[in-house]
Amino acid sequence: MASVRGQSGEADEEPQHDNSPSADSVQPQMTMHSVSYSSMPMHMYPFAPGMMPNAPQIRSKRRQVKNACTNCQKACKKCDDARPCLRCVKYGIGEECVDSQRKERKKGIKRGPYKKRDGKNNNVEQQLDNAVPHGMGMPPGMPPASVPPTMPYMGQMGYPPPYYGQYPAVPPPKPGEAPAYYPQFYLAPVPHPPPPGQDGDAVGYGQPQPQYYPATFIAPYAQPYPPTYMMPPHHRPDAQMAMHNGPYGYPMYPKPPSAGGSIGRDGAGRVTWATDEMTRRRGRAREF
DNA sequence: TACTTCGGACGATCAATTAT
DNA sequence: TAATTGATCGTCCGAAGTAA
Repeated sequence: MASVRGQSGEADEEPQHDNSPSADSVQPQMTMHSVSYSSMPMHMYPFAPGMMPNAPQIRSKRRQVKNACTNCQKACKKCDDARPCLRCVKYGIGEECVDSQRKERKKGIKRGPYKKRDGKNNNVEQQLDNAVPHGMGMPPGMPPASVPPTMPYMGQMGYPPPYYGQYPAVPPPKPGEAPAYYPQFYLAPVPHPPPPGQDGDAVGYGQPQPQYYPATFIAPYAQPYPPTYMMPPHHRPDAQMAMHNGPYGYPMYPKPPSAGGSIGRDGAGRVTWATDEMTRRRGRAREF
């Protein structure tokens, strides 16, 4: 397992996306420039399309579930927190959708000496200040510590700060402290439903998921149905039910046999279906 | 064209270490 | 004791390969 260290961020609780291109993914209808910002929900997009034509494309953080189900883990595909997860539901193996077991972390590993925290070139403020791209620095008097690591400074957009629902409002500065600098958002992505076909795994990272409507200035995409996993169990289609149109108006599962796989019945007479891949992989555990 | 496979980039976690 | 660092481990993106 390769391991290239990334910057650990705080554990934010909302999905994050970017618009990285993918052959498998469907791009949102609206071009979005997302940036990573530690205090910013990653599905927020602080700049409108074209507002920063010369700005480098900065990839937002990838949101991961805390614990993928065993099926998604084996397939190295995106999982979600629901059980059964969307992917398992889609493939009709919701009953097999269980959390994977995590290995216990090794203890007693000795480490070398840590970098000294001497306040010179080792303090966060200095590093952040250095990280501000040339020509996009903070205005004089703006405390560097309040600069989001990858958030270049731009002037206020001229709109009131929006309220994001599940996110707390920006806290007022305490006496004696410099106010934190928060970007002003004025535009939200309008999620676009993914197309039928593909397994939808590419949704995420580059794709806003339709259940999140964070912003205030653009009417959100109207969802004709709740996401499948939000339906009450007796309404939620699964492998035992005939498939109707999915939450976005197109069938989600099961895949047709031509996709590779088989439809059958289990011992209890329930309809089952699995791709060849699933059948193969059920016996193949990744080595951890 | 659709689907599968899998290498590796990236994120999350938490024990070890250092500062207060 | 709190804060910080950094290694480990898990997730899942996305390119390449394969099948229909």
